[in-house]
Amino acid sequence: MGRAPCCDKENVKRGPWSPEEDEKLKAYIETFGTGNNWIALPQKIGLKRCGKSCRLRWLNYLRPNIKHGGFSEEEDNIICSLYISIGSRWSIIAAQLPGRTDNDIKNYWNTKLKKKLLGKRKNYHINSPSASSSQDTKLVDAGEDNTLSNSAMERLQLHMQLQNLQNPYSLFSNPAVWPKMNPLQEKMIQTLQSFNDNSNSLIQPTMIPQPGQAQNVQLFEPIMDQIMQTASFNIPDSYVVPKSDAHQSNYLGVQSVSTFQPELDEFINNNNAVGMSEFDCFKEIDGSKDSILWWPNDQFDTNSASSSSWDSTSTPHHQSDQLYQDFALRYNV
DNA sequence: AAGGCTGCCAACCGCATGTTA
DNA sequence: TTAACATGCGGTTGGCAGCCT
Repeated sequence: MGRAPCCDKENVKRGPWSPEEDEKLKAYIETFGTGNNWIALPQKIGLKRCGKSCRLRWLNYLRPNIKHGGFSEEEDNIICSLYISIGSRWSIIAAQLPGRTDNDIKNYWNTKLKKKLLGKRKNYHINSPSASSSQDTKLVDAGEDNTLSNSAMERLQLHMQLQNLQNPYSLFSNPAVWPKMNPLQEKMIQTLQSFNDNSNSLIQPTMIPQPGQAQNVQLFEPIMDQIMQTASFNIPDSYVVPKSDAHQSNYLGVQSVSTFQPELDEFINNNNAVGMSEFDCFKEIDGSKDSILWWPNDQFDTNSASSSSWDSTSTPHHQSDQLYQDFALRYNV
């Protein structure tokens, strides 16, 4: 049995909004607010619209200070960098761009920015676990079955693009990929590589970052993405803890993190982390890497500007905590 | 001129999560 | 504790406009 529909679709108008409907909705919300009940709102105003539709219309079009189109280079950089960093979390990306909606950014990304950045490059396909060579990539035609998700592939490609990568066949051995790799990154990669060579490695208890360090995890995610994407093709399945198990237990599916815990602690506690090539593009935004690279909780408040912000009652740290949880699940922490 | 193709974007859909009774 | 309901989110769709053949 499926979920009950949020409204009676038979008696609800769909499709484009008329100026009259816009005016009604806008006037009511500006005067009375939403009353924290979108479902009841259209009935109050006399609109034959679904509550969700009203909410969307308000958030994406009617609310004050919305910008449409005309994305600047700076905004392009932010979107691109955040997409590489956190993927298609449009609401979080929108939170960093005042006046922009997640829907707008999503559309912009899908229709223009992605093409602009990726061009007509072919997709690169990282070998399956059965492949003999551990870190090779090979060219495949678009549409062929990919082990990585499209999003992950896009992010990987974008990373390469941003690094002006000339040789796609070597991710970690080619210094062009990690021109300013810091010691921790090197050690993480070495650890994973050595793990790949030694299937008898023990699974060890892991380091669990504290919730207050959630934003640091965001810094850490891109490199972990790179590493895990590569490592996951080589690590035997038995060493990778299923998400559900990882959620309940306190260990990593791989032994990597604990072995460099001291360095990791230092790394995540150091706001001036250097060599995160993933974020180099931030430097171009306003010349200050740290201003974007490092988001204090109050600056990374997703309630500040995005579609979820305008009357949300959720806690400020909710999203960063969620990011932490996502990270923990993703990497089997 | 007309039909097809493509890009764009507003809006919808369904799922996940949060809230409340 | 749990079920029902509300909200938020990301993926997808459909219609329109402009371009191409």
